[in-house]
Amino acid sequence: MTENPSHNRPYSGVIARLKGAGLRPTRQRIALAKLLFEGENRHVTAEDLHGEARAAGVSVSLATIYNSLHQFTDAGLMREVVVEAGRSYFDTNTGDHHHFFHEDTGSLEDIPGDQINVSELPAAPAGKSVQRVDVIVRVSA
Amino acid sequence: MTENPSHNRPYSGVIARLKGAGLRPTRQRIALAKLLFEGENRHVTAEDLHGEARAAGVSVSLATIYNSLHQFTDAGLMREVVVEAGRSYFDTNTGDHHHFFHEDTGSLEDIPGDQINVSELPAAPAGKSVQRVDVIVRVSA
DNA sequence: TCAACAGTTTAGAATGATTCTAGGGATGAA
DNA sequence: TTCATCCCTAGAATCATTCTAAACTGTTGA
Repeated sequence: MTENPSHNRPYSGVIARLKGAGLRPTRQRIALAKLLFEGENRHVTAEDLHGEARAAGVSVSLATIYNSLHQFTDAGLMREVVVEAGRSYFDTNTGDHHHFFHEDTGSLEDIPGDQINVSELPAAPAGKSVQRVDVIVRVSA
Repeated sequence: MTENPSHNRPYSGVIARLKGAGLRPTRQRIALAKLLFEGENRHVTAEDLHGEARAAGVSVSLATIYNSLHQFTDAGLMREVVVEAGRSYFDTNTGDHHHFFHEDTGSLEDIPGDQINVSELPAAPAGKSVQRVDVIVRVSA
């Protein structure tokens, strides 16, 4: 079996990842994690992911999509990006980077961290610490 | 009458401002513009402003609050700041600046434009132009 | 001054995303 | 296998926001 390509042992990496995050590897979480973490980094909404799961033949309720997305985010496996009131994107790229937001299509595009430099940041207000700095470059035609 | 302080001729500046923006100076818009533009710069939600209007004895429907906020924003009198899914803030400061977002209280604080420097910004994707660059510094205790 | 049109406001319904609820199901330790 | 615990689910509920249709107001021109 050692010659099997990855699609023949589809669960290994994802299960380890879930366990490492302290999340029980349930059928639903495994399926969603596969969709999210195997392959390229992506930006998805809850509805997007719900549709993909259905398309992949996996039956998952929307409530579970929301739960999982938040659990993955809390566990540091993804992060939430807010660019438009009323809709949240979840980003599988947790590394140092920022975003272009295409106002006409509503889509996000990564900007690698080394392509943006934020300097002269003022100190956090007393007693507070900086959790994250988000840079959103809004573009349109 | 030339000695009257501004609270005795409360409408002059605000009416000119509305007319200049191509907006008919109606009773509601005048009242909201007074709350928003007289005094310090502020960050308000639609609900905030609705509450303030009521407290000031002005009867304005929530729909009109939303309409006005969007009209003021479209006219360049304010701008919208999105930091949390599900809630929009409107900012009366249209100048060059960014924001601290206090994750524990849900409030915004201005960072003057000269206290942040964003450099090495990549070019906008082909055919697109940059509308705005937002920097949000998320802080918490 | 006043009619009359266009722009505004409004209450309430509708929408859309997200969260909650309660009950049945799956998981993992022993 | 057992059982306590954690999960999942359908559907209801919630929240911010937008829409609708009808009533109202500001402005303009006679």
